[in-house]
Amino acid sequence: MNATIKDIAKVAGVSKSTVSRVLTNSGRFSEESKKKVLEAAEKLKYTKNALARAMKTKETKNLGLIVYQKHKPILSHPFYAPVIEAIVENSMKLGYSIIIATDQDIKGSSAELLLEKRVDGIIFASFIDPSIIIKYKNQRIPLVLVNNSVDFPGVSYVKFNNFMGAYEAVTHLISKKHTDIGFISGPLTHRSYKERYYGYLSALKDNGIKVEKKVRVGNSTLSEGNRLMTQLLNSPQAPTAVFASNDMMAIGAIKAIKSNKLAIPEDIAIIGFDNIEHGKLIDPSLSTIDADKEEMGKKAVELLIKEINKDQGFQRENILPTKLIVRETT
Amino acid sequence: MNATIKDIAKVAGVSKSTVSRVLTNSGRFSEESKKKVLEAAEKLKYTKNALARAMKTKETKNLGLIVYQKHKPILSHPFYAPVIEAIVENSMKLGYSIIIATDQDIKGSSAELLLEKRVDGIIFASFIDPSIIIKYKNQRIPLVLVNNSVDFPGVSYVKFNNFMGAYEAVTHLISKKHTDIGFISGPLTHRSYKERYYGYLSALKDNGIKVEKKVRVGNSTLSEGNRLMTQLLNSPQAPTAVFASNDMMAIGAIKAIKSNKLAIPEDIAIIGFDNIEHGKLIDPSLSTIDADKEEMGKKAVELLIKEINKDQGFQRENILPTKLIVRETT
DNA sequence: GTTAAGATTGGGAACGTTCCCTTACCGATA
DNA sequence: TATCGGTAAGGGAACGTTCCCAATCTTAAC
Repeated sequence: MNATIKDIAKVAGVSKSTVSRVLTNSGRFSEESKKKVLEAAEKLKYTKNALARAMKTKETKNLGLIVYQKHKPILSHPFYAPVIEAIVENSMKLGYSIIIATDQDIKGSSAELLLEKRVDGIIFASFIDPSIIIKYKNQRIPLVLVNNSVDFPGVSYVKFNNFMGAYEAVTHLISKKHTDIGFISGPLTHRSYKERYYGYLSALKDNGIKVEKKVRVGNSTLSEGNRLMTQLLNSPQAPTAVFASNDMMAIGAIKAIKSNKLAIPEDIAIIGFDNIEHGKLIDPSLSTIDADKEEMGKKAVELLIKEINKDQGFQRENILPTKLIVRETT
Repeated sequence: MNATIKDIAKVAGVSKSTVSRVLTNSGRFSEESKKKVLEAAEKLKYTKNALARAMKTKETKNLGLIVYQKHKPILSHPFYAPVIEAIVENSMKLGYSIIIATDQDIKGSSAELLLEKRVDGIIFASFIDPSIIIKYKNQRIPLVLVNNSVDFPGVSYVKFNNFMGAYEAVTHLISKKHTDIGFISGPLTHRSYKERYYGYLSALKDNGIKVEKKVRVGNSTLSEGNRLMTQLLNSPQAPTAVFASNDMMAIGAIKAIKSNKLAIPEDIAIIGFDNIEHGKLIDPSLSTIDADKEEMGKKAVELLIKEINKDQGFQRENILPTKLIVRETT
């Protein structure tokens, strides 16, 4: 069906070794052989067989990308989507393709599937149980964590400086004369949120503000942000400002504030985290902490490929800086 | 390094044929052999080699997904992201993995790359030149178009009923007593937009409304929507209602209307198309035509797999219905 | 004219499977 | 006891490459 190197050899009147050399541009061969081989390849509409090549060389030039959270893919998640896009784009630029895996495959885990497909490395862009990491680290497959980290030596990751970002967000609120600041967050079992919580706490403490029970935790969705904000508004003393641990929750919170007929930022100021696209669109536009999602994706790919190439002495732990974005909600 | 079927054979004391039979659960083998093989596999931490298998069976169980527009990936595009998510999810459910390709790879086209990787089929989720389609159709690789179509026999596709959706949107505007209706659109070279344009025209005509020059065409971005709407507002007689050929442009248009201090929908009503997530978030929330993106992704995968399996007599052309969603902008 | 170095080429094993074909085995029937 | 049918298991080629090693051919130096 598909022409092979052997067919080319026959047409060009050389050996398949020579064809291979020409096609991979390795070893030595004469200009004449090159010409004959290239012509024959053209004539036969030859398409390289990456499978056969991978079989011999033991590298597929494919990278696995695991993206799901609670058995739901997060490809269209406003925070993850740009990260994933950057991962795909930068992989291709560096000569690797991405095989996406959620945990929806018929049998077994997605990581197992990727291992069978012999990917050269795996990027985990989902909340993941440390025990799984250790399992795959033992498989000696290069892997990198995105927007997450784990205390296990030799596991590369790239995440944001959640602590400092949160600290800066809350400090910004304080600079706007707020002293009564609430916190709405996704699950503190996720490291990012916990770090943001600590940043919130520290900023209050460093500014001599007593920490009160104005913290509400739930899952990290918009509707949950709405629900938690409503709770806060209905509590004895509602805060005058709120830091939400991500933009989706902040937007939910804004909805809650609006439906309570309170003015933003006059009655209640609000700031989020992540700087997702939606924040610019809504009215009032959302102040937030920018996290460079493209950079995160790019860095993740670079890290993984260094790992694959067994580069020495690169930085395994990558913590990207954040930036305060002031818009209309503060 | 990795254990092979041969290693298992040695440990289990059977031939590699028997191991293969047990592992693929094909042919006949005794319970005893099965037990020995499974135990050996467990002991050696055997992981199947999908490459070797694909090499023999000539199917990789991988599907290619091409997603870009004007050399930019569109993974995080608010319309395409949910489609892609559905594609990935449904592929995995049916036992296929997705290899994503943008045109960012170092050399050659993304489709060429996928062909080298021997994917079992390709999904094109981008605007694509018909000549390319024909080229790949000649390669006899199964392919399906998403949100697009081409007049070439045997090319499967799934798209929305753009004409009827647009017709319904404009009819809705007319039912709100509008007779002066503008149209803001992405490039009419893209089939979807052209069909939406025809739907707009037909609705006007069928309601006896004279078609005036209130059509503005540009690229399909938010900022372009803003720009085109501003143009329309500054023209001699601004329309009292606008149909935007996609939600992003509609949102841009809303920004323009707001910054001109006009009220929505009192001064100007607006309706979009696609029903992307953002439309619910903005204020006022956007009336639109719902297009079921999950269904589109699901259908695309089903179509492709039917094609791969050489199923007979399935519907190659799939046109999904749309639904009017009335929110605050109309 | 012989020799040797260096460039070019070819042969063939190997990568890890699948699957066709044969052989071995076992109990039953004639 | 010889033959048969049927099940179970093994041997080996093939999939399309890469790459080591050996063979051949040039060319130039002596």
